[in-house]
Amino acid sequence: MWEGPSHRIVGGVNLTFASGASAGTCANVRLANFTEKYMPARGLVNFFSREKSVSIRDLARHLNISIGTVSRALNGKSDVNPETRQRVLQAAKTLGYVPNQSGRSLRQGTTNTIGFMIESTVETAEIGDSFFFMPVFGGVQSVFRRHQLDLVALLCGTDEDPGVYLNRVVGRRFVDGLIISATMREDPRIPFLLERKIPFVALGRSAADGSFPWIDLDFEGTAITAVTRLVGFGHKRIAVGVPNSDVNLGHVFLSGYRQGLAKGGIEFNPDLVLAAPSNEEGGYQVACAMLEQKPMPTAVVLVNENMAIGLYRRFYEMGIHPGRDIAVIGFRESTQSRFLSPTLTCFRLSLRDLGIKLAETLLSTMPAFENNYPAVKSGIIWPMELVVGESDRPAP
Amino acid sequence: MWEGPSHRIVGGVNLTFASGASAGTCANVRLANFTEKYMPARGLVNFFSREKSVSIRDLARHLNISIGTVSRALNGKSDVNPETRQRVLQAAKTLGYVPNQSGRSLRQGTTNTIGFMIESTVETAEIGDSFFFMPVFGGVQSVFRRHQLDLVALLCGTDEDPGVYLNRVVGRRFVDGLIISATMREDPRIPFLLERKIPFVALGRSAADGSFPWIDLDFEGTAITAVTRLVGFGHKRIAVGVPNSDVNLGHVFLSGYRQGLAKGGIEFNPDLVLAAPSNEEGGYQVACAMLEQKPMPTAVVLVNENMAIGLYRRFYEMGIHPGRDIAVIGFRESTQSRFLSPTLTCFRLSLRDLGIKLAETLLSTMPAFENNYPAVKSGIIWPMELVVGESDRPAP
DNA sequence: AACGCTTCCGTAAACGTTTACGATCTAAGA
DNA sequence: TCTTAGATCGTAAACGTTTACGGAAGCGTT
Repeated sequence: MWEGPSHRIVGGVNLTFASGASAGTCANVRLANFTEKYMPARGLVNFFSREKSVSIRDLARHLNISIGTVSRALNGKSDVNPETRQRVLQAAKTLGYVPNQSGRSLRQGTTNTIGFMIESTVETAEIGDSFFFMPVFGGVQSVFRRHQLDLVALLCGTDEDPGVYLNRVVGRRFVDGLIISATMREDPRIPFLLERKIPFVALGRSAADGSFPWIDLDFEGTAITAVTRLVGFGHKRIAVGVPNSDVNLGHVFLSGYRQGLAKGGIEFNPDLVLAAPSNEEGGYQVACAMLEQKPMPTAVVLVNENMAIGLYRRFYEMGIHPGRDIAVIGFRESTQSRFLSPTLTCFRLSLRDLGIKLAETLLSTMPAFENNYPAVKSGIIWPMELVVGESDRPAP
Repeated sequence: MWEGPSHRIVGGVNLTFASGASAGTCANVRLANFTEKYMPARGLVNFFSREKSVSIRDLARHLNISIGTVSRALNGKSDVNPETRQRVLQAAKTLGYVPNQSGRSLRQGTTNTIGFMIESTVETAEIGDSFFFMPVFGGVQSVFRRHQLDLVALLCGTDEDPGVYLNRVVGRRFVDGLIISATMREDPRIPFLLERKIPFVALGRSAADGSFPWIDLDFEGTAITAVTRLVGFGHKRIAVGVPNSDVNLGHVFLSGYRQGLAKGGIEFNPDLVLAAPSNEEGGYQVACAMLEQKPMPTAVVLVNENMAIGLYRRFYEMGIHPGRDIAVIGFRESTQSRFLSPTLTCFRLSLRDLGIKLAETLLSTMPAFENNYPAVKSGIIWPMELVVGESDRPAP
């Protein structure tokens, strides 16, 4: 249960700092000269030139054994004398050997790298929030590291077509598997990846949710819970703020909203469905739309916690206080939602555990790890827990 | 100049959605069965198996020419008949050829990939905010794409040592160059990368700011401007919220703060330097510390806009209104700072341009691109522009 | 006719690794 | 002593690409 922000006091701390720094302005780009120590005459050009690194062949020469044996020793194969294996490992450490991934990939057709595609479009900015992604990423990484798999985040720029981007990533054999996010209702990435037989798991389902592995937050269940709670408070006119893109979670959230209304015996009113970008700007727009309705809705559920900031703002401008004059339930608990005034009633989940489950699901679809992880036969809906804040209240 | 949030109205939109979806609870993980269509009997295991792709050799066989010619044709070398080149390109397109990066990397010792290391520690969460990183990333990517370079984000999990992580990344020849961020005052990554001759550029300088290429936001200039503005308003007791980690921007910011005070003829008081995590929680702690001071400071400058949310919260709890009872200047303009109440007085910069400059600086240090970009001989301090909000005010 | 130059293309080596196959040696069993 | 099995290791091919080198053909000049 929610316990309010921590009250730990931090005393003044006198940090050391560089004294005598030059006074600055912020009008122009100011330049601080490099020391000449590391700099050739013409700048940094040609400064960085990779030197040849120690290869498996160097180890072999150094130990007077064949490169095959060295490779087997390093890879833990059985047919190598324990004593030689020790010598190889020792030499590898002292000579600073680190395997060349290109050579390895070329030979065995695998890259030991997993890609986590993160969308950065405006519409899905709520997913692009790193306060969401960082813990998820950490959970994913903790699993992959146990299997010597590297994880990279692939961010498709807004000025590049996501399809072209995905095509290049998988075409170049850049990754062995993919985690994709911000799944659209009709998502061309799904059939694309299925056809190419690229192992993947989606964070979010699409309309075709039976044909591929996915994990989705429980947007439906939370919407039902939120609406039911508001109905229990006596609210009759409950608005809902959903993304104005085709991202599937919007549809799922809306479905839960309708189910919640039906459960409470309240008729669905399309005018109360407000679609907007799922960020602060969108929340502001949702509030504007609510203010135009007559009579104004007495409550609103938001698909995204960032929207709450913009919504709060618009209502404050009009002298309307959320939590006093109107009830607001947001979606996800975050540092933001905890420190807003009023604090946001929303839903809690373990992002790190979500990441771990994503990784395990992906591994269970990859042939090389089939025996380590049980096959997942169904999409997973990730549960969330209600966190009561100050922003929702009984109807007047 | 700041013009207030947009007032565009969004009408109600009736989204289509899947009817007849099963009612849900959020108590347990609920499962939706996959269709059997794509599923083998034992789940997804062995479902994904990569088929052999078309190689340069297949193209050669198909056209009855040598693989050398095919390679030259594809790479735009001069010694190939324009007519043959056309045939090769046509065949590549129809057969769906896409070059194997491992083979290419192995041969030419370069990966055509740049890594953008993003720290995800708690202390540097402000930098981990994707509303900061996404536009920067987009700018970087737009430059690299022109040179056929791929960009990946490397996020070191909190449970892995950053040094070990960096060592593996560069050791495996995973990237040709690196962008690192959240530079520490004494940052071991700098000498490490310098010694290995890995091309890199740092977002943020370290104490040794003369020996490597970097771009840093103008934390010094903005702190001076902020303090000078507050002094001009008649404030005498001005607190400052800085990160409680060794990230260098904290030292730079504090230096600017002191310069601003000196410029205004106000004596520096160590008790007014409040170190805290640079997020909402930290802002809350800063407010707590301010409340304990007698007399309480009448103004505060924050190194980070997320802190403002927590600081606002604590003051609201005490019935103190920022912008009315106390003056607040935050650091960076963002969607958050624009929609807070009161809106935050802060500083604006073009994140996308920053990304472009980062990319160009990195390229200028890489031998392969020396002729495309002029050598950068100095660290760059990125200018920012004051955005006046509602949160700062004259002293009482 | 001899020569040089240009254009175009084929040959083959090389990048660093893994792995199938076979060779060698030792020890045990007949 | 001969055979067999196991342990250990070397050999060499293969992954897909780039590129130095040289050859062949065509053309113009002496």
